[in-house]
Parts: sequence; structure tokens; C-alpha cells
Amino acid sequence: MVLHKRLDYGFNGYQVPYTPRATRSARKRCSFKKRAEDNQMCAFDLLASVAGKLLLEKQRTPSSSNTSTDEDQSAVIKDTEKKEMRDENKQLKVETCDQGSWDRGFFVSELVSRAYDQKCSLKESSCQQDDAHFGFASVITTSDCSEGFGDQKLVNGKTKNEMGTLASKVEVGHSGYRENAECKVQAETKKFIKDELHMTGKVQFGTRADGCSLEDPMAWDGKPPALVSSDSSAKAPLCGDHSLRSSFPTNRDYVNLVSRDDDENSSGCTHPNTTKKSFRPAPRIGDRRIRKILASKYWKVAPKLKDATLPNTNGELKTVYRNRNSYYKSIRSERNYPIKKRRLFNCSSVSNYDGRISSEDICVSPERGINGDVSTLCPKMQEASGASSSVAGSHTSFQSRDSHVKLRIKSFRVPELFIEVPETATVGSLKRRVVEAVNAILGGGLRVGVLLQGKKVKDDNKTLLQTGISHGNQLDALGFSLEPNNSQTLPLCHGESPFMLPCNTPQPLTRYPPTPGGVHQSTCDATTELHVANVGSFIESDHDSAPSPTDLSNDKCTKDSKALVAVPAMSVEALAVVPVHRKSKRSEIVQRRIRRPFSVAEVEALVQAVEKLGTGRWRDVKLRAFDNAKHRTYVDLKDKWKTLVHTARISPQQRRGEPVPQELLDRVLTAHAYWSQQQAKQQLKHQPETCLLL
DNA sequence: TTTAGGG
DNA sequence: CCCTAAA
Repeated sequence: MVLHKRLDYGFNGYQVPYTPRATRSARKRCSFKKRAEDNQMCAFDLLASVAGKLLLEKQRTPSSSNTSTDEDQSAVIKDTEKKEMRDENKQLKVETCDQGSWDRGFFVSELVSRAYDQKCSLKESSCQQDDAHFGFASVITTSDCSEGFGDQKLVNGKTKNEMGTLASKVEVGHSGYRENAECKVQAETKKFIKDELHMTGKVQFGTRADGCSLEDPMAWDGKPPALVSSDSSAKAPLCGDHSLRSSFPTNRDYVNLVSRDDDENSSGCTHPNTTKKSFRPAPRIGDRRIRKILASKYWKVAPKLKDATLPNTNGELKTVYRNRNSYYKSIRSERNYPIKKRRLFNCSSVSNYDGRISSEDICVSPERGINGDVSTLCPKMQEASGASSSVAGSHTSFQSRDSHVKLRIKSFRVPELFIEVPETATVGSLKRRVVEAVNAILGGGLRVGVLLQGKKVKDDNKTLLQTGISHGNQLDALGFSLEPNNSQTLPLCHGESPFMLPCNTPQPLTRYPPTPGGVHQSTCDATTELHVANVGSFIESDHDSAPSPTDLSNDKCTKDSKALVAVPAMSVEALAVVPVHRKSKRSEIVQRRIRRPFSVAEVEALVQAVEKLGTGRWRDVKLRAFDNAKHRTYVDLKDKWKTLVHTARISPQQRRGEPVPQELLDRVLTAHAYWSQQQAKQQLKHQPETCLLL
């Protein structure tokens, strides 16, 4: 809905299946590279552990099993692997207390950084959720930091001990002080804490379950995992904050927000906030930037700002972990960048945000099994959570000893599954194809991506807690994705395109354009989400993940998708069914992006946009006509235009590739000429004073 | 971060 | 498409 406003030129531009766009930064190559490195090791472990848990869970409580999901899951895991899985599990449990161990166990580092971002973004994007709801933040939300700490103490004996000093300091700050007062005091403490955190990495962060759905924000409060004292009182304060905040950002440029944001939120998200979009102070600021801010300014500067702050305290800070509560709290009061807030928001909406990541699909719910508690984080499942208190209680007891994160992966998504199937093929054959494709993926090195709030958690070195994943925490916002190993050239594409382009031009069944690497790949614009029955796994592509080497696609996608069946509206990321050559060698090497020839439809969109906007506003062109095509950067568009102009000038015989209708080429020339002229005029206008308007 | 161009 | 200088 929002999206369209921008694009209202009559021509909507190239429409791709809508997918939340990854943040710009995310798309950047660099991010990708890094990520790749980080992730490699961990994903599998994580997956394994999770799977193991699931298995255990299942075994223990057969009843608990949900519908087919469980089955699927189990299916996924091979018997042979089970054992390992279990072991993993054990480890997890055992280690629970020790965060350090967690880190080792799960290379979740990525999770952390992402976590905040996501949350913030989410929050901003729409959700009204309070900080309280917000997972991390939740801890402090309550007016009293002390409580949070207290809880911590109780809960994490270990942490405390280890962090002894830290804890004590923190406590002091909290005790009795209320926000502002505390802030000051804490300010000092902060640094210390911070350092501590970084160094030891042991400090626990509050992981409250904030996964709560928007609908029932309050429920979560009750839920609070052991760590957090579930105190009703806390809620109220929080709410207040929210309102304040929400009002705050109101001014944002609506349109921009939307367009830009989509990364995170996306259409799916309903914005609970009555106020326009929630705050988005700087629509354009990228995640990266935000993150920086958080990291640097956030921590350090706080004290000063505090007074100035707008009413809205930022949930941002809250996001952080509990241990930091005091710290954060102070920060909060201080006033932060609105931007940050944005990230804070909570998850439930997140699911929406990504068409694909729906809480349902991905959501990981804390396992019920162990304690029999039912706290399911998934929003949908939450209803039960109503009895948060009870749940909380159980958690508490349980957690106090070991805070384990119990996850139930209901499913994985298969991103970009590219399948070529004749239209006459039977459904059964299609299924088989899918299975094959999935198996192919599974067979190859797999990586698991962790998504929090719909975003990928990049830092594998962070602890789950740091990331915001803790038992009882907003696990609902947690998702896992299967990704081809970076090192491999598995043709997995991130589907950038969310919506199917209306197939105006029926085309022959797809063909896999041979890729330079010899791998055939293609991307489907329409991403269809396929549940792989047998495998029971869902591979989810990381949307935000930068273009991975594996990301290949061609413009044919549309057609392909068509061939595929597709569940309209769904996005599939193409998983090449075609046997893929796996090249594991140099994963490190930066790969050149896959060549994705522009389809006629895209050319059309480009031409249309340029006609309207001119040749010097590629960013606008991008936004207008290719906002949904993540893989098309403004530079790409600019380059394409360049080539189009060139193509238009050469004889048809010299042209190569998919023929572009002459009509379009003519328009290209016309538009180019026109805008060149305009540009010239503009220059004249600016240079000599004498030359005024024409 | 965008734009503009060359490679 | 990539890379980069400039803005």
C-alpha cells in the first residue's frame, strides 16, 4: 500500500514480488563478505543444536508436537545425525549457565548486532510495541532497574559472580534511583559495564520475551522469563513511554519512510501505531549507521543527552540486554537518536515484514517440553501466554539455574527454489522436484542463518543472550534459514523480488541461463514459499544478506516462477534444482555479481522512470521503478541506461541479448536527448547569472 | 551515499 | 558489472 504512493506515475515500475528490502548496507558487498566469514562455522552447529532440541522435545512430549511441523522437523534430521544433535543439545543445556559456553556452542555473534538493528527498525517501522515488549529492552522498561537486576541475581548466579563488580555497581545505581537520577549515576557505571561486557561477554543481557505480538503486548510482560521479574508494575511505565515515543516521530516523511524502510518492515507489518509511521527520524539512515551510533554514541554519550531527550525514551536502549539494564536505562532517559528507536520495535510485526518470514513459519517457540511451560513465543501461539505469570514462574524456576534457550523450529524456508517444470508436469512431479532441490541444498554444505526480527544476525561471536535470544525471550522473532554454504556456488538466490511481475508476455518455459561459472541459475521474481514436505525444512534466504555469490538469477525469473507453479504472492527463492557444482575453494574471494540481464519489463520500467525523472536521478529511478528489485542498484540502472542508449544507437544487427523492442529504444533516445538538453540548461542556469530560466 | 564515468 | 573519484 504504501509502496505505491511513490510509484504512482502511471507506470508502476518494474514490480517484483515484494520482499522486504534489506537495508542498503546489508546489500552491500562488504557486508556480505564479512558475513560470510562469520557465518561459516556456526550455522550448522546452531542448526544441529536446535534440531537436536527439537528431537528431544519431540520425544519427550509427543503430545506437544504441533501438527505437521514436528514431523517435518524430525524428518529433516536424519537419524544418523540425531545423536549428534542430542549431544549438541546437551551441551547447550549444560552450558547454559555459562555464557561463554554459549558462544562457543553457537556462534551467534551475528545475532547480536542484528538483533538490535532489527528490533529498532522494526519498532520504528511500525510497531507500537513498547520497549517493554521489546525483547531486550523489556528488561528495563520497568521503571525500576533494580528489579531487573535483582532478577538477574537470582537467576544468574553465575553471571553475577563473574561479573561481581559490575553487578554490584549496577545495582547501586538502580537502587532507589529513578530514571533520571539513575542515569547520572549510572553513566559512570556504564562505561565500566560496557567494558566488562565486551571483555567477558558474560554479562547477560536481558532477554525478555518481548516477542510478543503486537496484539497482546502486555502478555509478554507477564511472561518475562525468569530473569526479568515479571512485574506488573513495570508494564505501566513502559506503556507510557511508548506513547510518548510514538508521538515523537510522527513527523517523518511518510513516504520516504515507507519506501526506504521496507527493508525491515514492509508492508506486511501493520503498523499499530496510530501515528504515522513510527518514528523514523532519518529515513535514510542505514542500518549500519544506526548500528554505529548505537555502538559508539549510544553508550558513551548518553549522560549528556539525557535531559534533552524527548519524551520518548528510547526503547532502543532497552533493547539491550538486561544486565545492562541500568545502563540502558540511563541511556534511555537520555534521549537517543530516534533512529535507533526504530530498530527497537518488536517482532511480531516482523514476521509480516518479510513476506516470507512469518511468525508462523519461522518462528521458534520456546520449547514447552522441558518445563511443560507453554510459553510459546510465536505470536500466534501466544494466546496461551496469557497466563504469562504462571509461565513466567515456571521459567523462572527453571531458568534460574540454567537459562537455556529452547527453540522449536517449526520450519525452515526454502528461499529461491528454482525449479523448472513443464506446465504439463504433474503436481507429483513438481513435488519431487522440490524435494530434489531441497536435498541438493541440504546435501551441499549448508549454512544456517539466524534471523531475529526478520533480520539476519551477523555476529556469530555474540552470545545468544547478547543477541537477545534467551529462553523466554522473544523467540518468536527468531528464525533460521538454510543457506548454501558461501563457499559453494550453489545457486541460491535471494529473491529479491517479491511480487510476481504480471506475466504479460508469456514466455517459453524457462531456461537456465548458464552462468559464467557454469552453473545454471535463475531467480524467480515471484518467490514462492514452498514447504518441503519431506524435508520438512524451510530454507529461508536472508533477504538482507548481501548478494551472495550464490545469488544468481536472470530476468527470466518471472517466467520461471510461472512455470513453477507457484503460489502466487509467495516468494520463492530459487534453489537451483540443477545439479550444482559446488566450489568450496575460495569462498573468500569476492565474486562478481551475477549477471542479470534486464528483462523487457524492466527496461520498460526503467525507460518510464527515466522519462519522468531524467537521467541524473538514478536513486529516484531506483526507488520509483525498482524499489522492490533489490538486486538492481541505482548504479545498475544507470549502467543499464547507458547501455540502452548505446544499444539504441547501434544497428539492430549489432545488438545482442534479449531484443529490446524498438519502441523502447526509441523512447530511450528521445528521453536521453531530452534530459541531456535539460541538463545543459540547468548548467547554464547555474553558471552564468545572465542566463536565467529558459 | 549518489552521481558520473571509465574499465 | 565493477571500481572510483567527486560531490
